[in-house]
Amino acid sequence: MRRQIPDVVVSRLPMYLRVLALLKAEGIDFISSRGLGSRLKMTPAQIRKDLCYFGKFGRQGRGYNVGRLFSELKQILGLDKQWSMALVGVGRLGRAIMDYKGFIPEGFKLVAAFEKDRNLIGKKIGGVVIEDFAVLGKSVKEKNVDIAIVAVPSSEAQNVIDMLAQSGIKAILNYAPICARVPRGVRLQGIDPVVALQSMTFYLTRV
Amino acid sequence: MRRQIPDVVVSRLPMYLRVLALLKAEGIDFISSRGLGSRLKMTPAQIRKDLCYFGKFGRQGRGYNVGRLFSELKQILGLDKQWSMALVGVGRLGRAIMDYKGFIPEGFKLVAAFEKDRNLIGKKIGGVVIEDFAVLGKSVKEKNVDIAIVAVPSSEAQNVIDMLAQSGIKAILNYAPICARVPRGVRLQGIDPVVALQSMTFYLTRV
DNA sequence: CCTTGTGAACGCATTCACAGCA
DNA sequence: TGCTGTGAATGCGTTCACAAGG
Repeated sequence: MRRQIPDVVVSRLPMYLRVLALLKAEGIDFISSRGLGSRLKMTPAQIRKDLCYFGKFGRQGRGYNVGRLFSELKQILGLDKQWSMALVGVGRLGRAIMDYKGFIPEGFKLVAAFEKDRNLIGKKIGGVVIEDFAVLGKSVKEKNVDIAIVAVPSSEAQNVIDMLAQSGIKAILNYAPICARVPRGVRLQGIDPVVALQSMTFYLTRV
Repeated sequence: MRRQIPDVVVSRLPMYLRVLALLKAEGIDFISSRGLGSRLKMTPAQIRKDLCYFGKFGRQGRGYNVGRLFSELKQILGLDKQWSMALVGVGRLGRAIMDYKGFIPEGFKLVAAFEKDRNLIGKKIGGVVIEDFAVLGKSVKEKNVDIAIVAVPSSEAQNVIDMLAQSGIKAILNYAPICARVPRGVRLQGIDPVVALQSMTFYLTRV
């Protein structure tokens, strides 16, 4: 088995991918670690070190082939396949997520949505029929959902996350502003604008 | 001047605040670093160390007074005042942000919104009149905006961010999926569900 | 016994520096 | 010359361990 990769390295790969996609679009074929570094405000050494966890992708004197590195990173991140997602909670936020066009081009497809509110169940938004929250476990398995997005009120979020974990979901993107617990083996990513704001105000107050 | 605080410490304070608010609501008066740690999946030592950057808030044998620590952290983070925010880009995402109820209780108030699209300018959403993007610089100063939220398409995001920085904004929350550049002294926080998903798929592919 | 606060030790991520190659 | 890949060195955040106090 290959040497364990630090989480922080993995978390940087999507950014590399972003820049590489841009370079591709600009028609640039080769890029050095220095070139990548200047676009990402990182040191060239860090980029080389990060990439070297996964293999040798560069050529001395030339740099990295943009297209090649792009594909390699996509594969490393598991982005060479389609991922199926389920949304839990179709309130205001949930609907914005269902409408969001940014998932599809990256290979993430919403295949199910669940809601407790009887008035919403059965309605169709963006090609997905809203199902009763009660059938979550069964439906998630039938549809081979890989990733769940949680957009329910804070008070219900932990329960929903427990149910998702129990249904075999291994990756959860949580929009509820709580510090949730997950069993070992389940990845949880929180996404919370308020927390992001709250650490900026620290710096705003002491300039 | 007090010893420089690591960014990573500051970024954890909002989470402490979250848990403390919950404890307060539960009527718990004292909590030990171990108690906080178990709720946050952190070691007690780390919590004590983090807090000790800012002062001595605990009592031996007892732990921390929940209410006191809550207030202290709020003040440290600059959350004992109201912050004014401006939104740039009132598309689908922008509207969801304008509708979002989670900012107000935390002391963040949207006071302005800007849009390029003529059809939207002048309309009123949630008490805020949408202004012409062209008057951004002037309006942001008049309204003493502290923080900007960027919700424009990727292609325009860097330009918008440049304009905001030029208008004297020192903190920007960016929803556009780009790796933007800001001048020294401006804080930029990105918020991007796709990036969050893309690092989870790495782990999904190798279980 | 229970806690906190904190210097010291540790371990990990970043950076350095250079061999190897085009 | 330019650049990568990588062991070694550095630096920083986490954890340890304990004095001091309840």
